[in-house]
Amino acid sequence: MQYTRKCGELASEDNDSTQSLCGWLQDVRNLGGIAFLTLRDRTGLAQITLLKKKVGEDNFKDWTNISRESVICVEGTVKSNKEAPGGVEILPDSLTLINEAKTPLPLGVIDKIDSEIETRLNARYMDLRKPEISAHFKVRAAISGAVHKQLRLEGFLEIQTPKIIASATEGGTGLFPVQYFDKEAYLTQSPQLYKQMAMGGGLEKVYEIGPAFRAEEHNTPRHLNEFTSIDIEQSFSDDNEVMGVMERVVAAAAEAVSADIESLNDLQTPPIDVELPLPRITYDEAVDMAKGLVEWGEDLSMEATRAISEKMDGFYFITKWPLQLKPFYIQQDDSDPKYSKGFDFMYKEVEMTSGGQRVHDVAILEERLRNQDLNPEDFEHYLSPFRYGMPPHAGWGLGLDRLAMIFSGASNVRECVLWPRDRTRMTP
RNA sequence: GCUCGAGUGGUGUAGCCUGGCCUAUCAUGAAGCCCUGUCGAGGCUUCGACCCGGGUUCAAAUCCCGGCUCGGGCGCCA
Repeated sequence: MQYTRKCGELASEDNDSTQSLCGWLQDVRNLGGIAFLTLRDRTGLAQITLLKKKVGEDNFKDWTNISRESVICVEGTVKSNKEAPGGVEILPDSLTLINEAKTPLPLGVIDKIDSEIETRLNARYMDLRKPEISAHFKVRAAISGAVHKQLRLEGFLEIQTPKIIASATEGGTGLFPVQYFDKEAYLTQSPQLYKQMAMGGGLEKVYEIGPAFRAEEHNTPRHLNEFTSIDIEQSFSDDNEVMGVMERVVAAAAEAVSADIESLNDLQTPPIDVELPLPRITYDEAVDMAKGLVEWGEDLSMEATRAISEKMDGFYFITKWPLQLKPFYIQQDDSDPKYSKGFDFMYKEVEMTSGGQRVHDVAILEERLRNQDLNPEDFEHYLSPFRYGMPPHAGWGLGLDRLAMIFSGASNVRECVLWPRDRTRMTP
């Protein structure tokens, strides 16, 4: 390492010792005979104090003329001083310009003027230098880490499934075609079918955190065309049990985020308490809450979920959806064939995901496919594992990006994705 | 796919409805100078912009048409 201390770690205990620091030159305040430079790295800020008499005229001039956001390293004596921010500063013997920043900057890191998100995403490398921006990714990493930990604790096996798939006959629309040598292939929308095949393979409890692609031309603060999906599938299980997994995963994520007080402070957002069990309302109850905005049998519009969220604060499940609204692989409810064992997981008005117990009887699957005007023969790769001993199973998929958005208090999912892919953006 | 809105220096904006005093506002920034305790440092000087193309008009940042780019709402989202 080229440094002996991180900027945020410099402490009065280091008084009189020689230390070196590396980072970005955030600011220069030149008062004539004395100058104060602010050095920043991921851990925080440190003040470099230059005395003209001590460093000499030439060094003083050179070092105070380095452009903001250049990368520098300094070595010098640490001094406790109550007038310095944080009570310590470093008086350098040497200062090395490692990489000079061009001027003007594409956006200001510490300026009082906030840039628009478009400008910021175009210069994300600069945007990320602001602690209140990088905090989103610390929160996201805390969530991701907690999810891995919780699922492993519960005995889930991490898997990776293909992202290039051969056919668009899985039932969904909006797939991105890709050229696969001399054939047309697609980017996957979801690991759904592969998770189920893993159940056929006897892996029993699996999870994957990976990319998914949707070729939908939506333009909202919640949608991206490439997103990260947290998916689980569990054998010998039902919709209720996997809802239990979901709430424990979300609670673990909430706890991990709450522990990162520094990031929450940077984001100026409060921690979200998740108290288990999370409320569960049925689709019928949801329709009642929607104040006539939806008819029974219709999907819940944004308008409807907004009305529902007036009564349902925070996270909750909507269960017992009409079978007609759920895909062919979701199981029918035992007590009433009108309903399904599918559920949605919500945060206020935002749909986080859907999940449910799956059909494991191949005859029913074939019938359901035909009912939806799909040809079972086109699904043979998918159906085949169901003919040789498929356990009952249930699962869900949850958008990591949306979860990060909620926990970091962001109003736009793009804030929580380093280099988002939306309808118009493919670069950087 | 439907619909609404927006494009002004490096960044963020004012001005547009009600065309002319716009040689375009303010802030931030950049360049330079002064200053030994700054921490949003301060002071002085300077620099830099009306998305593109048509049209209306004596006159267009401003009104009209087209294009491009972007954003929002809805739809869609196994």
